[in-house]
Amino acid sequence: MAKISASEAKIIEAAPLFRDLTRQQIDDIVAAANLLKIKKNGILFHQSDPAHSTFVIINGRVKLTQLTADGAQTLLRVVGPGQILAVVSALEVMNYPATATAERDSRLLSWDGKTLDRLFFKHPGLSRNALAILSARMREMQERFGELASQRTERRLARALLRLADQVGKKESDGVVLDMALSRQDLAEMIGTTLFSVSRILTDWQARKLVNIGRRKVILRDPERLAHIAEELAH
Amino acid sequence: MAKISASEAKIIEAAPLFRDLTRQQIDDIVAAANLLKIKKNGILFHQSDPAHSTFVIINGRVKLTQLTADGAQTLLRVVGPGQILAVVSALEVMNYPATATAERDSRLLSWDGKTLDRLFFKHPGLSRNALAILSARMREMQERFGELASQRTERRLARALLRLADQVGKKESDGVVLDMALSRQDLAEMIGTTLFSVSRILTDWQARKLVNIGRRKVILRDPERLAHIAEELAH
DNA sequence: GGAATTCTTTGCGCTGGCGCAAAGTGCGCC
DNA sequence: GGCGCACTTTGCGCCAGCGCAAAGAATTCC
Repeated sequence: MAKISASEAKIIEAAPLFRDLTRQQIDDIVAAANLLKIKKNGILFHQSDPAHSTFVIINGRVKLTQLTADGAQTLLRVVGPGQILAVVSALEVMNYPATATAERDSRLLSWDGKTLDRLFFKHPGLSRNALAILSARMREMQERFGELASQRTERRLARALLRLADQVGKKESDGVVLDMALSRQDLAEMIGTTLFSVSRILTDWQARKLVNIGRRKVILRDPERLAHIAEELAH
Repeated sequence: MAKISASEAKIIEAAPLFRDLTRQQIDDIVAAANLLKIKKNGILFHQSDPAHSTFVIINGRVKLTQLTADGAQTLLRVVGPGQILAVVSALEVMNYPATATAERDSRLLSWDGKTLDRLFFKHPGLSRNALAILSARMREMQERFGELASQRTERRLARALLRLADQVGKKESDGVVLDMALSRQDLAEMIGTTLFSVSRILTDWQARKLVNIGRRKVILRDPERLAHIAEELAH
């Protein structure tokens, strides 16, 4: 049902969820979707709400945050165009495990649980892709868990920045710019520390010319040396 | 190809991976499996080995541990009968993200990547189940991540024990016995701390009659009060 | 049954990084 | 174009929990 422009169609075709599917299959799947618009700072779903839909972002950016029992927040993931959200929450009778907030105006495709179920049965390649995506995320989560359990804050921050650079970094003259507005608070939530600690570390790195920092912005000037910190090879 | 006893067949049928599948489907899937035996302390696969197979445990118990870059270990999960291992690593060209060690003599079913792929296409219900399992694990991992990021050690230990009690606890006269030999070191790896800290906390709880501890053993005498600690309601 | 091994406890010193308050700074919005 | 707010920095105090060493139990192995 979704009305899609040509450039948007391209993004959708390139989405990991649709990898190796034929044009016909993708059309069939997209035809079953609803098109959703959400404004900056709008909330797509709340943690603990009954999960009814799965989403693919066409454009924009959505943050996934989780609130723990004691009120602390964790930034789980930031999701951009072509990526999938709430992968299979909708399949089972369950609740969303996190809150999804639009970081900017965004357009998304959505499918409800029943539709998704039908599509999974009709297009085995679709479930295969979903499995691969989930599996990769699981892997990343496990990695982050291991890091958090065993490494010092500075190291975790270096790793987080390098990972982000890999995912959304843009190479520019002055270094790798992270194409994403991340506050000190956001970074702190990603690596399980406080905004103060993040600020202190970044300031220190700035002095050592490893990064350029700004308001909600970090430019990696020397990814190599950062990688060293991440690996604890040298300081 | 697997030769299976009647009692083992029951375990297999009840495995989450085969939920809602017909008898015929399960037979077809199991027929495509290899039967594997592994001795106590034997290694099923090493972290970073190329992943070629996915496993379901018939009986026994397997530990999944991950080594981080700096040599620290994390205990990711302990897997028992009916549960699945290395869910879809085999589907993609990738490496095992962790090392799997048998905690006791174990028997498993295994499928290589190609076979699994074929089965996923042939039985959509199978991929659906795999998705549900992965998704639930993802959820647990996210929860643990959030905890680790924000909570104090004592609290994390309480949570870990309660979670274990839920998964493998046996109610006996003197409390809930964890049906699993877990050393202080194991517990420490689960919650990202040192064996010393675990020992100190357990000793303290012992004095407060919350638990009975022994060598590689913990009995929860007062789960209620432990739950309070886990929720930081009271001490 | 006793030696060797493995697991656990305990004491002591030390520090990374958190908590908070208060001041500083740049951005967005009208 | 400047006011107000959101974000960031910095200083200072402090303690939970780690590191390590060494001793003490419980198992296992011959």
